[in-house]
Amino acid sequence: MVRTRFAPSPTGYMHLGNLRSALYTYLYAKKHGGKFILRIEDTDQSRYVEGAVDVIYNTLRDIGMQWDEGPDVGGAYGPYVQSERKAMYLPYAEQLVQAGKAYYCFCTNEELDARREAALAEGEVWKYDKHCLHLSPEEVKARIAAGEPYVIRQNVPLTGEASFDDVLYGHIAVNCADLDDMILIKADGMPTYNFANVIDDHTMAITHVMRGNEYLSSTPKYNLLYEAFGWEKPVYIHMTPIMRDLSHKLSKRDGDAYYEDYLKKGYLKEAIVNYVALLGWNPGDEREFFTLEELCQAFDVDGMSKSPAIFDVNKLTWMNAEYVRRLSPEEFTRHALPYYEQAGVANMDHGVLCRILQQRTEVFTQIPEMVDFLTALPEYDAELFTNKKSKTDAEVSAQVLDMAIPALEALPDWTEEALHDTLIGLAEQNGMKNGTMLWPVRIAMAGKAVTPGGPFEIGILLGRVETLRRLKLGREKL
RNA sequence: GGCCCCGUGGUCAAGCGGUUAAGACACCGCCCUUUCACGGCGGUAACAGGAGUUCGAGUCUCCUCGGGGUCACCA
Repeated sequence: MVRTRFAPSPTGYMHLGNLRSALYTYLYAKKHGGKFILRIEDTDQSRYVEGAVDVIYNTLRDIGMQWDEGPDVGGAYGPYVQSERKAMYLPYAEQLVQAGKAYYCFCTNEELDARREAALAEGEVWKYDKHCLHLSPEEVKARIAAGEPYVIRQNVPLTGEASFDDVLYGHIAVNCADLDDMILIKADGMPTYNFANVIDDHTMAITHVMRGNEYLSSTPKYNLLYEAFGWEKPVYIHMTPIMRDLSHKLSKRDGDAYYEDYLKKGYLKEAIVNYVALLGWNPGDEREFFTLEELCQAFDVDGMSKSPAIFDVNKLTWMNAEYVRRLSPEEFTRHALPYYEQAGVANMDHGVLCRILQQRTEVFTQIPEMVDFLTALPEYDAELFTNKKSKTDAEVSAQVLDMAIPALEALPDWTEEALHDTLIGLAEQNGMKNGTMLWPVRIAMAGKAVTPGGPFEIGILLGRVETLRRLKLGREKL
């Protein structure tokens, strides 16, 4: 049974890189009929952010990545919050001490800093110098009894090799001599991530450890721990970060690193997930549109990339536009309504609005500026009436409006069909291109050169009175 | 700096010793047309560099260069 886990720290909003890691981790489990576990890694109390756990829950659920075990849903391997597991780490560390694979260390930060700086000053690479390794058990006991603060460090062999196998990166080996004696248990009694993740992954029976690339270089040390305990090692799959550009990760400083940011910018969650899934993974065929369920089927480690991917808003936006176009009119309107309200057009015909806007909306936040002319006729220059392609100038436009105004005033019913037939009929009668007739009318109605929809739709949205008022205003400019 | 990882168009990427080196986004052009958009058609554009292995290298090896990661009582 495959068991994967997403183990975020509750430090704020959901970063897209984290989101993608969670997604791949979830997909891998689902693809193999396994379990997806959520674990909260809050061993660093100083970084804890209030409400961040709820953000994690809400985001994952919103997207549809339901975890099979976790803090709120329970499971057979709880608790699923590291701080609540605090008591179980120390005994494991002590077991390692007994076996000579770890030791108590009483060096203070000040002492360490001093030695580190000294080493640096000599141009040496600093590693913990095993200063406390040879303390006698009696001394250790006495100092602990005296209440002296201590940490427990891993005792990495001086020689030999430490290694691990990654599904993506293959066999990675380093010399133990290059490894530091990392701290397992901190002075506050909490385990470090380095230790907790090993204990937790093992005690939670995680079979596949999927996590960010940044752990690539510390994983050999984790395997040393697995070996010290005599535990079976998990399968490792390390994942690349999402980049802002060649040399920077997508970060909070850019202001667009979070899932929530894109929701606010008018992107659909399905598009965000779909796009992010494709950043660093490809299905091996030409498909690029996937629902979460389809991703569960299609996902495969073989399609994962070993090099980081640069986030391209352009492509996200294109993909979002595709998703917007595939929405039913009802769904489109539901998503657009807040923006209709913002623009003051919520009272207008939703069917017509949808018809003119859906094909043109890449992100929903674009809507207000597209329809602003409906609520207030912009100030515009008579120059707008001149358009080469439509064969219009001030004189032609004046003629067109002189014909259109009375014809529209005479309409018994103010419908799109009536508007269409009247205007097109007028063009025909006068031997004009449709464009020559329609351009001046649309300009007068909208007061801007580019509008979603044409004069028929705009006329309906505006209504008879406002339309005619604008047409006459336009005529006066000429 | 030590150690580890990565390197195909501007971006995402296919490719796993023999291809005219796919496809998508973006960009440009044309068509459609009631402006814009949608849609259709077409185009520009890449194997970081250098040695080697091989009949043959984007694919294998080595070096260089470039980028990233890590070296915390953070995860």
